[in-house]
Amino acid sequence: MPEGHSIHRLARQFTSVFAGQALQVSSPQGRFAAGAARLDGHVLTGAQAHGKQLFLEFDNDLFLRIHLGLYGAFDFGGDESFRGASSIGAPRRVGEQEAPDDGGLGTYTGPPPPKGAVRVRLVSPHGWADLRGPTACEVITDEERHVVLQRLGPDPLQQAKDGAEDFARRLASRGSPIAALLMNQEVLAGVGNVYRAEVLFRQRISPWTTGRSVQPEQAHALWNDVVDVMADGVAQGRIVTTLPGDRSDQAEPVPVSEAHYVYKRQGLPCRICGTDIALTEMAARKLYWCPSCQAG
DNA sequence: GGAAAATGATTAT
DNA sequence: TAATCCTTTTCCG
Repeated sequence: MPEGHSIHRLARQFTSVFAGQALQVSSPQGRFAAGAARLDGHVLTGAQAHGKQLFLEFDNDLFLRIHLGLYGAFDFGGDESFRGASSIGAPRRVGEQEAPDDGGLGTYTGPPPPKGAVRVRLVSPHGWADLRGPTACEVITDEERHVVLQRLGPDPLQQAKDGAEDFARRLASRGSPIAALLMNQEVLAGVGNVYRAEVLFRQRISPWTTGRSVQPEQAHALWNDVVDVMADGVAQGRIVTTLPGDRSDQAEPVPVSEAHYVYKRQGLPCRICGTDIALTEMAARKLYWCPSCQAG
């Protein structure tokens, strides 16, 4: 998943290619036919992300709420205005796919026949977007949207002024291990399994440290690091958490094998100390960490 | 062809 | 904690 950085990229993509235009909304798969009918023909007035939630706003005061879950993803295609990434969401191969180069010949004539289980298809005069595999895809009102937002912690990608303090407060009020709290969207909105492991390593924090025992300065530093690393994820369209000096290969773009400190590196030597990276389950998800650098 | 895995979250036991 | 949902890709036979 699409962790928070992907959702913010989606909001940006929808704003740039669809905002201000009337969209044909359909559900080729059929499972979202009723919802699609309520939006069909309306103008997309905006797109916002909060954590892993994506809201598409239409001119009839309704919102399309989308949560990609583990394997949801959007595919895009169209004319030259669609020249960015063509796929955003669950990694199909590695990171996002670059748009196929049609030479900018203005050959776009319309969306292709839907392939597979397309829950929603959005079509403008300039291009299309297909959504597959989301956990949530529903039409809601503004009040319902606020109910969703109220349950979320601060989003490091939204730059709220009191984000760090808010995060520190939410951490300090709980006794669970920090590696579980970072995945809890009521504590911090947008972090998933990759960022939680990588950020804890970058800050050299033991995954079993309880939220309560995290010092305010440490919580602050952690927040700032999450902001940095996720903002970079938005810019790059992929998660790269290693510092250049900690990579054994300086190639650009950063090879997948050099992008992380601990995520999916169990049994491999820690980039800092050489200790084997460990793997455990926490909160029903795989947790990767360095037993030495992150000793409790 | 089938199973397993994948950057998630809710609900039930 | 376990079961469940959603879909595609990868790996194995």
